[in-house]
Amino acid sequence: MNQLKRSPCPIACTLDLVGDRWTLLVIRDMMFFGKQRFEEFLESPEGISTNILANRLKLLEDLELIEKQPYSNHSRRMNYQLTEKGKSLRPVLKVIGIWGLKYITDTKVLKTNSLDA
Amino acid sequence: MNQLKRSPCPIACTLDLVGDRWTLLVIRDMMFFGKQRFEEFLESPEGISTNILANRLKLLEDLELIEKQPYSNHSRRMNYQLTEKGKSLRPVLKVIGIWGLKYITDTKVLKTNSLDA
DNA sequence: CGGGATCCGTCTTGATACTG
DNA sequence: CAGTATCAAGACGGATCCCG
Repeated sequence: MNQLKRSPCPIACTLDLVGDRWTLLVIRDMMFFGKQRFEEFLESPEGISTNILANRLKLLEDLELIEKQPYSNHSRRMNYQLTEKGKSLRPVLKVIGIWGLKYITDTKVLKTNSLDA
Repeated sequence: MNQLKRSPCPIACTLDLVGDRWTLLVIRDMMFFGKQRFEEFLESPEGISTNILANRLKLLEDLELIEKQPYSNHSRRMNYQLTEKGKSLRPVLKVIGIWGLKYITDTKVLKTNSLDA
């Protein structure tokens, strides 16, 4: 997402797409906490702001990692859901979480089974 | 590194430490390409600039993910090496690289065995 | 020459207020 | 509720300088 000078390195390219401060947290919210709506993401303790959230949701949609659907035909409520491609990031988030649990004190899994397969 | 409002989430905390545009690339250079000197990091195709590199090296030292030693007693040449804690990030970089290889076209491992255990 | 530090202009990010 | 507009703060890129 950040337009590094491109190299073919898969690590650099992946970080280029999702390696910023917020993107993976949005995916975490969807993947481990089942969040699907704009407001739910805003409630996370890290405190993403509305414009950043809107921007990241759009980027994730462009990357086809998430899909947006109207919640019903009556309201403006939107539903964001991970695509299969998005779900494929689970091992990435999982290993990041495992590292944090081991090397950063006072971290803990917030919800039972959050880091389960 | 970026002072998110703290949550105990291990994913958020880990991203807080190394989840920026450059930090993991420096670690990649050390881990997979064996780079150890300031100038070597500068040569990577992503093109980090000197002030950013100096900043990240210092942050990584503060986090005890790398160690800095004088190359010899005669010169100013410095040697940066991963600590055990730093090396523990290998699974993280590896899974990120594997994801990139699978989901981003035109990425490839740049050096034989780069993603090996 | 290698390893930075510093300054400065630009681009990106983010907090807040506001809108449909 | 789900965003957009605005504007300030911060991150970054590049040049330059500095020091051993």
